[in-house]
Amino acid sequence: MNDPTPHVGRPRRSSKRTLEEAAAELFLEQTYAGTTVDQIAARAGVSRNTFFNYFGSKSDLLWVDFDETIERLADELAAAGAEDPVMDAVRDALVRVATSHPDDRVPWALTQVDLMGTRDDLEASGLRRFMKQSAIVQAFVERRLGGAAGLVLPQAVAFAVLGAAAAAAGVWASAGVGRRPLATYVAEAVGPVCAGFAQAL
Amino acid sequence: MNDPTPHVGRPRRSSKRTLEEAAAELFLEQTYAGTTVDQIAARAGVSRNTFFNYFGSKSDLLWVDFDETIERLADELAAAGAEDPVMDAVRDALVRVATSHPDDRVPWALTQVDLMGTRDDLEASGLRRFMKQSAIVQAFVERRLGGAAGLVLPQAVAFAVLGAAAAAAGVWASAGVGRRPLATYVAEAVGPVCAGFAQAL
DNA sequence: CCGTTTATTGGACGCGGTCTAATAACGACC
DNA sequence: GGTCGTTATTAGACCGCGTCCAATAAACGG
Repeated sequence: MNDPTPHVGRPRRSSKRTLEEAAAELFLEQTYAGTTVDQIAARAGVSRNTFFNYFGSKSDLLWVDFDETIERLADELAAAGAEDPVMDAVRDALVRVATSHPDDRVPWALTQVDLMGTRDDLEASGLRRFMKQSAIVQAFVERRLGGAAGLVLPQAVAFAVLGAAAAAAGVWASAGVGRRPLATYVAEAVGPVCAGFAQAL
Repeated sequence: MNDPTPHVGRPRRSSKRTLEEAAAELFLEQTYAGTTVDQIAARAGVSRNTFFNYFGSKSDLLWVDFDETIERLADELAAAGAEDPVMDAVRDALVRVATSHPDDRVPWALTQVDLMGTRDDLEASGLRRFMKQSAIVQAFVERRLGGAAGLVLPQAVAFAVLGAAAAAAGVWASAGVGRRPLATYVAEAVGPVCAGFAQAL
């Protein structure tokens, strides 16, 4: 898909990982809200503008581990067998996505919630991701149900199911080292929602 | 609770309503993202700082009509009869809250979503409200369930139920003039979620 | 050595939001 | 009327995020 070496043009001096690590150190020292983009860039030995070449916004740093995982949802839904009931397909896709997430990668977004200051940016960036995935689930349900747009249920399914999944992720993240795998939390939370909608459809 | 006339100190020169109306005009002319706080304050004949005396942030303007409604959720939950099943109480409380919302008051947050520019601020402010109400629902469910029974479900109930309600509100808002009452959308969306969790509890 | 391509950089700008100190408009009290 | 306490408004400065643009640096192939 993308070559590791561009072969042309000036080589990159920095990398996403470098900036992530610099940010991680500063977040531990000063919390997320307490560190500026300038500080992150400075510690990474790079200009402030270069930071924005690698990350679209400061809050993207909160989701570095999670973004790759949630991007898989569309693929898992697309891979669902057409013979499965809709809600089963949605639930299984979410559980598979959760299974694919490495157990030791807990995004800052879910750990620094309780620490001071994070809330504003966190909630901004969080809902953006929520809405993006929600559109995918909604489209999937609408296609499977063959219904016209503007109906309540597909949108409700998307919001409710992802809400339950988000709750699961939050509990998983705050459960500490002794936590069970993320997928078990997700299954527990998403299962009842899907069962309820399966009855209603 | 609060006297209409403070009786003491300098009288207010402006009011929330004045600023709301100034903002509404500008939003129609320039969209939400295209208007600055300075412009709103200027049109209301008031200083920029005064705007922040009435609204905590620019994005609060997106929810002027909705904030009063969703603040009622805690009261409705508190008024729930102790003999009702938990999920019934949650669902009925949400439907009652939706019923209390005036039919002609559609918040900017739900109408200007599709218009250009709004998304960032909108999503930021939206999740803040979502989280606030979610904490209320979660506490209610935890109290009813007697606490320490696996932390996942109460949080999942809160997120899923409010997600469904948010979906209902979004569909209601975009349904145009011929829409049914908000409460019917909410009941349709929230019902299956509550039924599913009622089975699981 | 010369173009091309890409990464990096500095500088400026706009905007939202916070803070502080000063001032203005009221009622109450003497 | 004058003074005090209270509250609203205001100007001013400040910070940080995010965007934009023009300039430069580092690689490549010719």
